[in-house]
Amino acid sequence: MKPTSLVSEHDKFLEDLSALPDVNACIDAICAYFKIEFATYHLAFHEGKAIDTPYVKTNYPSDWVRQYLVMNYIEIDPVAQSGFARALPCLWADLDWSDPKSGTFVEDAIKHGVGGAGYLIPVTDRRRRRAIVNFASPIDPEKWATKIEDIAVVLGECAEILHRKAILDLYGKEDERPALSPREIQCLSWVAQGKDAGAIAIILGISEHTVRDYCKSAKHKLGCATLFQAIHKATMLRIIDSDALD
Amino acid sequence: MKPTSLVSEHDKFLEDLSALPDVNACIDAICAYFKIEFATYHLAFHEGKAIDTPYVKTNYPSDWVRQYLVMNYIEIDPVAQSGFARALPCLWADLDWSDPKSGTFVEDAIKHGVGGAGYLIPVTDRRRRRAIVNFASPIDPEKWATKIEDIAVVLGECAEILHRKAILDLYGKEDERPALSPREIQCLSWVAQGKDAGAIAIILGISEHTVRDYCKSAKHKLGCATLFQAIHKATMLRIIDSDALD
DNA sequence: AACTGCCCCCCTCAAATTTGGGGGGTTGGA
DNA sequence: TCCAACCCCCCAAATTTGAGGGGGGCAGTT
Repeated sequence: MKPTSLVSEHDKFLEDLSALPDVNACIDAICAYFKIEFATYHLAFHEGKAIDTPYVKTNYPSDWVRQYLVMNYIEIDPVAQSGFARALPCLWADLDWSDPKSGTFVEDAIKHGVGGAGYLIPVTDRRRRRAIVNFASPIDPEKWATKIEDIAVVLGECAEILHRKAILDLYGKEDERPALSPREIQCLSWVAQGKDAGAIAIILGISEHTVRDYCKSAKHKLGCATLFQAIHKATMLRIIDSDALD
Repeated sequence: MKPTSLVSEHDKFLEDLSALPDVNACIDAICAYFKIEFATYHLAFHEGKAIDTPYVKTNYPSDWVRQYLVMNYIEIDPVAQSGFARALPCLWADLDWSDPKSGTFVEDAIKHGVGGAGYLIPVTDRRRRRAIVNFASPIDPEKWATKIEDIAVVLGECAEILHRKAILDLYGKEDERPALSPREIQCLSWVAQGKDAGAIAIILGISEHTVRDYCKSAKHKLGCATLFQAIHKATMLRIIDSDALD
């Protein structure tokens, strides 16, 4: 397998894709090009708002989108649940569907005509934003697997492009979200868990001074007057959370 | 007008409503009883999750629900925007529809067959959770206004019941969300804005000691080891935010 | 090859602030 | 009556803050 050659085979397409105006257009283009039924882009959060609104772009049929929302299926959908937790793409078939709740979810999906095979691509950018991109078709999982194998790398590129388009759509040209270093995020996260500098130093195996220094620089990067404000802001921006601890 | 007599007129209905198993059943029952086309319950946030998921229960048609989600209409829908900001119920007609964005939103709503008159009821509970309940019908706004006038109080009760059902659905019997006092929330919010105790004392017109005491008790109520952790937790639970400042 | 920026890591010191523990009190609602 | 919210105070110990000072390494640019 030569990923690079596979990509270059579709270079022209990716270029065209990047030129499209919005996420919806990209979704349609990808589906048409690869002859895939459904594609969805789903950004985990939409920071700083008082009202939770997922940023979702999809070409799934209305009935299913409505049902998914109203039934709060995101809570039990293994694709979404593990998609936002894992780092590497995978076939839906390779996920864990053993939970009985997944069963009712799948039944309902089939009832809505959207059962079948799928491919999940998690996206994480340098600013700790998380999204998932899903491709799905109502075809035989075996055939789907071989089809995907050939284009997995290109689909990965497509996912990146979708994400960039979404961020552009949401925040415009300049993306002001501060990029903290991994250590800064770790220290801030531990502080938010109620640990003091001494404890964090032991946990991370570094000096207490260094822990303080990371908190300081994180505070400055976030443009905050106090560390309290930095914790608040970083929490709202979802830069720190319990799984950033280690 | 005698609100109490109006309520008692529908006492039996409200009792039956409380006995229903879930939010969806309540929505259907309310619509049937009052001959209203559409009803929606929308909880602003769904705390502590890494993925933003609105808690929405509605009997709106699928096409419209999908469109609303995919177009991110929540951002421009005056009903949702002012609903989560205001405290008192009002007719949709009395909202501010002057923004040109509202125009395209309304057009699209009409295209989806859901234009018409509506009544918005904001819900805020003691634990600072916010929700909106909306009732809508494709009838003449004048007629709608007189119809609502008669049942406004009962609809308010219905909204309360819907909210209780939703909270029960989400968190089960015991609702562990800590209830901070208004002063505690204020102090915590100001701390999260980067103010120190001295500045907050001046802002709120109380002693510096008192500010500290509020932070202390808030920290204890939230079950946190440090104030940093309290700020983090309160931010995640959406107990503190910029409009809790005054 | 030099430079710049960032990440990573460590340290000092004095001043300011927070913490945890106590002690008061009033008021209004269940 | 009790409880919670609201308000005020003290103190010693611990901690954080702000301002400096170091160091090495890696990646991209000029």
